[in-house]
Amino acid sequence: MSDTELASDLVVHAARLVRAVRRDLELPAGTRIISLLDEHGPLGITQLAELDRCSQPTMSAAVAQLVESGWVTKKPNPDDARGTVVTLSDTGRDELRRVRRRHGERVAALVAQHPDLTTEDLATAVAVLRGILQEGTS
Amino acid sequence: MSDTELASDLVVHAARLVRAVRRDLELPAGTRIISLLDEHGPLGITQLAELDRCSQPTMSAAVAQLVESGWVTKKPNPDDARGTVVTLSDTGRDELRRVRRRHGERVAALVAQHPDLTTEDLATAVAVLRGILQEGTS
DNA sequence: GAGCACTACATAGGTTGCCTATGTAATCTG
DNA sequence: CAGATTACATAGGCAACCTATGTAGTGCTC
Repeated sequence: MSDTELASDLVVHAARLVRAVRRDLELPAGTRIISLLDEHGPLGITQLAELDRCSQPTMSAAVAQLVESGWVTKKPNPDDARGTVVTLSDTGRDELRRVRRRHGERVAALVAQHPDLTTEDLATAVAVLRGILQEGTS
Repeated sequence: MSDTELASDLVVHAARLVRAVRRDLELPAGTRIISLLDEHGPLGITQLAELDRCSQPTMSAAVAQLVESGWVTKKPNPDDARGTVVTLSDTGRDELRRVRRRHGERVAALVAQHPDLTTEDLATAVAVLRGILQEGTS
């Protein structure tokens, strides 16, 4: 199978996976954001939007929700009064742990059902997705 | 990294990829459906919903849209007057080809930017996603 | 062969997750 | 200091889902 065919299949299957997970486990948009904050530390709205590859207004709204949930805090940036610093709170970190465990257990169980899929394969899949998303502005 | 961590990352990154693709290339829900019809041949609404892991009403609406676009046809099932048979039309097959080429080229280009990602890695990623989704009712 | 449970699909109504367009305030730049 | 740029917020709208519920056809059971 060619690269283009594979790449196209990758997208369709990824879409299917996301909806399947969202369906019976919940996958709010906020999960992606707190995951970014966990990985990169405190960030501004625009930076978050770029990392998550969504529009700035979308990120504004998403962060507002997270603030309401108490998973992040939003403070004015001391070095630039226009900007904001979004920081992961302790409860946010807890939530991230919970979500990760839920998703992890579930998906890992499915992977385990397929003896031909190894941990290495899983790592490869993640690496591929991560690679594709990296600076993939092209 | 543990399996659960990897699995959780897989979900988050898949979500990010899907939105990124949807953003600058369009990834309508119909794409998944005509892709299923291409793979499995004519199917009923409920069967499609199960394969795509969405609810039946969602699939009803999606198929209605596809009918309007002319990419599929919907006929009553001769063996069961309650049922419907959804069939991929020629224009639908053309559309599928177009979409696949667009997505494929785009994502394949991104993959090509990362010399450490091989075609085999890509194939592995697809296999992982496909495996996870297979009968993943658990 | 009448009633009942079940199945396949449609409709209604609501939520979430995004987007573009646009406004506002703060910061840089000539 | 005027104008461009940057960081964010607001408004309005659309696509893709969902659950709950209705309806018609099927199959079983007695």
